[in-house]
Amino acid sequence: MASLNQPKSSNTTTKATRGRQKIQIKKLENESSRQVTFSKRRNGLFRKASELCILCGCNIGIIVFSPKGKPFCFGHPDIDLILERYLSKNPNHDDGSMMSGDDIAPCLEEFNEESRETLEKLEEEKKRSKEIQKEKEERKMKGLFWWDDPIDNKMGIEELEAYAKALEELRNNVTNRASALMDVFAM
Amino acid sequence: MASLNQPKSSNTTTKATRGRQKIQIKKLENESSRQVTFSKRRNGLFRKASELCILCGCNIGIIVFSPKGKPFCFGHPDIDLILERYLSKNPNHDDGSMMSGDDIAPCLEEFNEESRETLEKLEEEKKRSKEIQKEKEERKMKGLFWWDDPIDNKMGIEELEAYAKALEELRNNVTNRASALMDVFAM
DNA sequence: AGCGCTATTATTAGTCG
DNA sequence: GCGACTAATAATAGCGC
Repeated sequence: MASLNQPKSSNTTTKATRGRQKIQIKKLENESSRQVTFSKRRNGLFRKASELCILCGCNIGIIVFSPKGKPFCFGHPDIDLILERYLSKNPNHDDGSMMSGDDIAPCLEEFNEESRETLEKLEEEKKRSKEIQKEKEERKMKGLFWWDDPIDNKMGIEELEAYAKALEELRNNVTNRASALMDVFAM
Repeated sequence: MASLNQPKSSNTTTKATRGRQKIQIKKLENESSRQVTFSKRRNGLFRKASELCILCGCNIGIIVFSPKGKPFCFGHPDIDLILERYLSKNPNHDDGSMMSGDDIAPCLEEFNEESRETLEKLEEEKKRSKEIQKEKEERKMKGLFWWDDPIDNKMGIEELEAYAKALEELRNNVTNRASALMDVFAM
């Protein structure tokens, strides 16, 4: 079996495109199919999480924000318990110092130990972002960008430059935030 | 498919026991296989989450506590951003103070420590746009997020709005725009 | 929105090195 | 205990309802 299984395509009246097509992990542009996929895969994700909880006796909390910003949660045994447990291990969340860049690193390091593939994918994304950033800088030197004028002329260049110059010292930390900003604007 | 599944175990050739066997979702009692399954499926879960993020442009945060209590997290764009966003929508956690208008760029706090002069300039800039900032606070009450503010404070509200509006026109290319924004910061 | 279907791909349990 | 491999099951894209 499994040799040449023509799916009913000898009868060309019916659609031959049933069944799963090879996927490519790129953003789905079609609005409705993106919505359908979001719903299906979100259920699949929660099912997987539930299975993992039962199989291995672990605790999992998941928060999903849909493209429109609607939140969906999964929690075993309870999402808020998971969050409290996590936040209690990361005390920086309580006060103003909650978001120092160093917060992320330990989390990612642990993650790195056990999940190298996924981490590498993240790194690839960061690198790609950096590359594009360099391109942009080079092209920016030539004054090619339409947004140069609105920003530079209307707002105080000096303040921005001073700020940005110091910011560059921490660019490695900020790079993480770049993708975050990206998503903020993408929402 | 599910109707007649003879397990094919009548195949007497080698490697009859390879490959996946039908699973049933109950706790794995064997310690080592539970550990292996935990690692494999956790990676699978994070991969699925990553795919969902890319395909549908959503934001996902996952916290997993292993049976031994070790935490693993996944976040796109960032686990802490997801958590703040979630917690800000669920005021049970009395984090309201963290979104006060005086809280500038908490994600860059360590930067601020190193660059106080620049920070003072930021303060000046912030005072200049007090009125608009109040508007922003109102919007924040409606569910916008604290990480909107650092951008606003740094760049000036009106300019940013014009900028964001233009950004929206090119929504299809969010990645490029995000790096461009970072260029502005980093130049 | 959601469910059923099915061809196809993706994930993974068990095993080996 | 880890990768790699493989066979088997599970998930799902695209359709119709």
